[in-house]
Amino acid sequence: MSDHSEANLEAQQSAEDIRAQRLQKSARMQEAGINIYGGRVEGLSKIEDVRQAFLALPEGGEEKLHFKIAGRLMARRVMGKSLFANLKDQNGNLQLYAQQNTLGEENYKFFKELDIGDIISASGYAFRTRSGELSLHVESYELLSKILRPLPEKYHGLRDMEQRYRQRYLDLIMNDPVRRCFEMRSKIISEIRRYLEDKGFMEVETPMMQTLAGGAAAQPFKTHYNALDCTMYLRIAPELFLKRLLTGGFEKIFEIGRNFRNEGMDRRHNPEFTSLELYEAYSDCRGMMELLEDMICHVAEKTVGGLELRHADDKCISLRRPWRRVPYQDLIKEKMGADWYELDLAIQQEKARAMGLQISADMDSVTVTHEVYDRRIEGNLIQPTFVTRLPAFLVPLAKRCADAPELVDVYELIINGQEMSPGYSELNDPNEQRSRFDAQAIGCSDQEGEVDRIDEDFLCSLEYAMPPAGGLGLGIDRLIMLLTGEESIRDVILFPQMRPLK
RNA sequence: GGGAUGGUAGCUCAGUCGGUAGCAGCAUCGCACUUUUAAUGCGGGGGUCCCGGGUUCGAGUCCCGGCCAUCCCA
Repeated sequence: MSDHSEANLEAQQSAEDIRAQRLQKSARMQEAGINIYGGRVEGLSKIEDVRQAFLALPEGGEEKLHFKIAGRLMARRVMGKSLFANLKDQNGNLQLYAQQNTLGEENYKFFKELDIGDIISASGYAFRTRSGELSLHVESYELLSKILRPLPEKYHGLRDMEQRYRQRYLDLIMNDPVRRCFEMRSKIISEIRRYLEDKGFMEVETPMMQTLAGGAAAQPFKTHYNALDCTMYLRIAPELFLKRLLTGGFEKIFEIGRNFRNEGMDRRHNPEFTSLELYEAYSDCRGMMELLEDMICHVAEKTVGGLELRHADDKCISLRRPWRRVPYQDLIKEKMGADWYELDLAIQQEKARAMGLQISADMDSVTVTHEVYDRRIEGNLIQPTFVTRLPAFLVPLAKRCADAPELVDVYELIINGQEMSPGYSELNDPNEQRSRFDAQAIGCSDQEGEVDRIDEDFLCSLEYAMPPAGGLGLGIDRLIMLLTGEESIRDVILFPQMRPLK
């Protein structure tokens, strides 16, 4: 212990040196017969429960309440022959008080040598300090896992966004709101499951690896399956498989799972994201609106505890029902004038350009109109809005409106300017489905030219008769952003995609 | 894809006009201290200034290229 190299090491303090120093410390402890990586611990209380139990004591109660708690040591204040420390478990933080008189000289000295970040258990009795803080007077303790690296700073925590995403465990240790956000995420998804099961829906799982990436228009990730020596795609949507299940006779089904899109990432997109997709036989688009409205309100009540959401910049979003339902064309007319659909293409183009949109001369009326919707209308729909009766070219998998064949019987739910959920009266006519696929070339697309392949088995399944049905998709990550008030999808995904470091 | 901003000690951050990097805070090491709580007091140590070029007597700072990130736009 007094040899020169170690004395030298103790004088050095870079992160690597601290690590080397702690490795030596660990080795010393192990030589002394101390297990620094302990195992199962019996008789633990949650820190939250300790607080509850103590508060429930009658005023001036004599009896000492004994507890054993475990967690990470987050701070330590040594004052000679006694010390204070903070122990943190998943939901709580409790001050520890250790005294040489109580622990004995040997054990007290060892406690002083614990490092911030060590995981320990501590037994003792609860009491209040002079300044009124509930604390645990430690009578015995055990080191359960030794930290070798220094934790980030205790006051400012870990701020660097890149490091927070790349080393999320440090973010979770240091930043309590982050941990709460992900607890909230878990709760939201549980509530969705519970709600749907209570309504008689059955959860199913369909392939994430597909030979054709169908059901949406997006670039897929491509991989190779050795055993079959064939190209596979990670799914961009589960839709075509879920509809096969409708044909198979399941009437109310849903799937919550990951989809993968080989496209850019930004504040609102991660290449892998979670969605809910749901189908109900003998329902339609309106049935889906009813269900979705009710489900989101239910989940918000259960998790946020209300229907009024307050985001940054004092932006308020009210989920109070009923939500606005408005046909696409009405929104366009609201913005562009009642006569928009009677105008010549050239005039429409000119009006769109006047709004600062980039409109080329070869864009047709439907495209120009949609450009206006996409860039000048959708982003301004902050309160929940079902946009209905969309142009058919946007949605090849939905039934046409009975009174307007150029429109489809669908909705797109917009909240906070973001597409939150599409819902359809599902197309179940195999002949029309084939011609719509042919027109849209949506069967499958891939960057290397293998485009426009159509999922023949899906069309085949339709020929065995799929019941009329309503279907909806819901972006779970976006719903969680909405309910937690997070502005970036990366803050609601535990391990967002990052560019690998060289 | 385009633009803006940033990368300095384990963490959070200063760094002026180009002149040896800050007695910086936390953390760490040593000493003192039995009710503190961003404990306190005293002392010590800790740096590939993201990477690679260039200009210069001299670059954390200026220029060019690259990497990574954040935000905005398409």
